[in-house]
Amino acid sequence: MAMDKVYQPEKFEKEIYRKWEESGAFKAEFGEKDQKDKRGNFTILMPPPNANASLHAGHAMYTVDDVLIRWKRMQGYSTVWLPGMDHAGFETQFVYEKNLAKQGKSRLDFDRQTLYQNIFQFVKDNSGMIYEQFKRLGFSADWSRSVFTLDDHVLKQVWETFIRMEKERLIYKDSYIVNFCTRCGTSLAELEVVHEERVDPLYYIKYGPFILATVRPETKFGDTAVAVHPRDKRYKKYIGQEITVEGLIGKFKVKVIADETVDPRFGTGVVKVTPAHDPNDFQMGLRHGLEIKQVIGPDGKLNEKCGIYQGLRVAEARKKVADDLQAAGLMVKIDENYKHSVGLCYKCKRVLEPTVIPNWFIKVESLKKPVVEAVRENKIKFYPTRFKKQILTWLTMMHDWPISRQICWGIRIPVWYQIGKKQKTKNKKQNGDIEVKFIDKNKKLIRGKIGELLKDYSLVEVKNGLQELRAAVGIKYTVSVSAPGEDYLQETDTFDTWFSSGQWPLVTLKQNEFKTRFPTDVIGTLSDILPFWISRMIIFSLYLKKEVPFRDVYLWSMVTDAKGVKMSKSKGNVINPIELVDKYGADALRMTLLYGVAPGSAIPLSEDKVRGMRNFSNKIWNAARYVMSREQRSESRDQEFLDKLNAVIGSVTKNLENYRLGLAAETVYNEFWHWFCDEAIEKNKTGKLSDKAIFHGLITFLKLLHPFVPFVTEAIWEEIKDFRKYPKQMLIASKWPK
RNA sequence: GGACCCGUAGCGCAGUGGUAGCGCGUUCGGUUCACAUCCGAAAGGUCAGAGGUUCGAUCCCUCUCGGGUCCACCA
Repeated sequence: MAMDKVYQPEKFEKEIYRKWEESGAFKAEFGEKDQKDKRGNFTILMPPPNANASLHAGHAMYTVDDVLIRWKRMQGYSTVWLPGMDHAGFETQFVYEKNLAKQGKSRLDFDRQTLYQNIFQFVKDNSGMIYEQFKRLGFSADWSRSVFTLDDHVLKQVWETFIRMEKERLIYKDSYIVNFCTRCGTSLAELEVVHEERVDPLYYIKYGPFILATVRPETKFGDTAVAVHPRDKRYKKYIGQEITVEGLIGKFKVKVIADETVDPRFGTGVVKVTPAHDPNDFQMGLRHGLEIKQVIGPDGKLNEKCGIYQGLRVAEARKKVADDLQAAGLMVKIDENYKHSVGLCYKCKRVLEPTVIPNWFIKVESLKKPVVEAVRENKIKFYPTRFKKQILTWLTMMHDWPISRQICWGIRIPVWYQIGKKQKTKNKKQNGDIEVKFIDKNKKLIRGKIGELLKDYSLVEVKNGLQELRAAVGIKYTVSVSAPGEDYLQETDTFDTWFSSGQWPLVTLKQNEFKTRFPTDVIGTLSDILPFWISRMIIFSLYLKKEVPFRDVYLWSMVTDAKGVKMSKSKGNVINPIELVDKYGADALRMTLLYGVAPGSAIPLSEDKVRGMRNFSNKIWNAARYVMSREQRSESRDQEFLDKLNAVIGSVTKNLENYRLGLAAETVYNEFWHWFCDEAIEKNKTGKLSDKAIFHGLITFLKLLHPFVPFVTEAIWEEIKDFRKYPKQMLIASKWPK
């Protein structure tokens, strides 16, 4: 077949990909059968994309994994790259709810079971595309082994882990102040909170004998103390006393406590303490045994304890309370320019309401110890190395991990509460006090304490329509995968999605592969999920397998636009990688993301660069056309040429070994174009270099180039097969030059 | 407040203890002979600034300035 003058990727890519897949080259067994050249195993886990996502520029960086797996495959390793998808609990539910909102609906329009089914369907409808897109980029993963984080065996693993941890007393339930998003209806982990600087009024209000400064007058109804610094002379005489405060809904009494954390220089040096709605106050409450008086509900509205303010949203309530304080002469002054930072939901960007709710926690102290050791001793290496320090810092600061989420899309926590029977505990908390929301047979949402509800409804009816269950700390529970008996209700909280994806290395390998492929070799991912994901995978792996999950971690920061600005829909600078593939070919895009990029850095993606790299594909194509037009008769040795070629092989290999993919790509690019084409081929034209030499050079370069630009090199390889009847195998299966 | 990163050609970025590189762009010249998605040539940089280590620093160290990221705290 005559080669076109210009390389046209779209003519080759799909067919080549099909042949690769058909050849079985993506499977682990492919390398195993070649015993003679067996160098061992090489395994990469693909970070599972969110099941709801379609491909974005960040995913295109999986090219890094593909380069490594192709290179190792050519080196004779039994390689496998294991793909999967993450149900991505909160993320996915958020995306789904946004879709609902477009139709003028919300999650509250559906019962739990229907909502779950709908999201499942939504995920199913949206998840097919991304693998097809990965294939467009040439990714050589073993798709037949894809794992979804809601697969049965994953659920089993996740439940077993929880049960084991519970048995070993690593799990506890606690009423804890969490960052609660009233919009999304769930608590968020510390890591998921975004802090933002805001300017808000700081109100100076009369408070019994004091004047104190607060930005949150509306939480006044939940105050259970007033605090001053223990050595503050101004207020010393009040410490320990009870004061009477003239409030908007009547007088109330609170105790004056002394606490070191109060800054005497802030405001007036007096702080109102609201343990139920402020993290610091909560801590103070623990220290001083204060009552936790919740005045804002999970719906973000003030509750029945707030008198005439009941039912108002926080922002409205603040305004009204401030106005009323003013009217009542209780407002001393307002500082309108007070700057402070507030915690926002990382998804919906609304202000979070610190709320005390029962949550499940993992004690991390003992779990993180071996992780710190393993990282310190370089049992896991980070590329670039600075992330070692970063993860160690994070681990030191890491505190107990809240693993429960109040959303339906996820893996339900395997905890059960026995209902009906009176518990034989001395504890005041009875199972009858469990608060439930359920839909009765008339489709009406009923809420209340289960003990009360059972007077009017059967347990079966509650069980069938159960929406939400909130069991206070201290209520007896049983941990079990399935219902321990007829009269049990299951916890409605689901696991934080990182609880399941943290066990990714343990659910992707087959049982017999743990002997031969564990720890896996390398994992490549975005550096911003280092604490969320990488650290948790190490924790789970060391806990359950006494072994690190991978040896090397390769990180990049993000794919940006040409100007180095993070891509986002709102900025309108999002580039769809598939469009670039359509236009310039997969090789061009891959090379763009690799060439001259240092590990850990941001990766600017500009169409100009892609175009330049498209030209490179064409250059390779045309060099091959030239080489195949020669007679191939001469026999000179051309030692100098061979020496230089060996130097290139050595340099590319060395750079790959050190995860310097950017340099490897740059080297092979420059040497091919500016040495092999510009010098060697030109010499051949004038008869100073043999045809045999440049043919050998072409073959070698095609191999060196293949991991980076697999399509064009494979396309040329096919032409060479016709030309010489020389290589029998496809390029993907040929041997890396030495 | 703490940590980390970056500052190299017009723009975007590599890189190295010993005459400074790539992509895109610019200027000039070149098309029957692999490729105009090309070739040849050229212009363009006191490698942010100051100090130190060194025979020698763009590279290592300290400080300053400028840009960014992450974490913590904020009644």
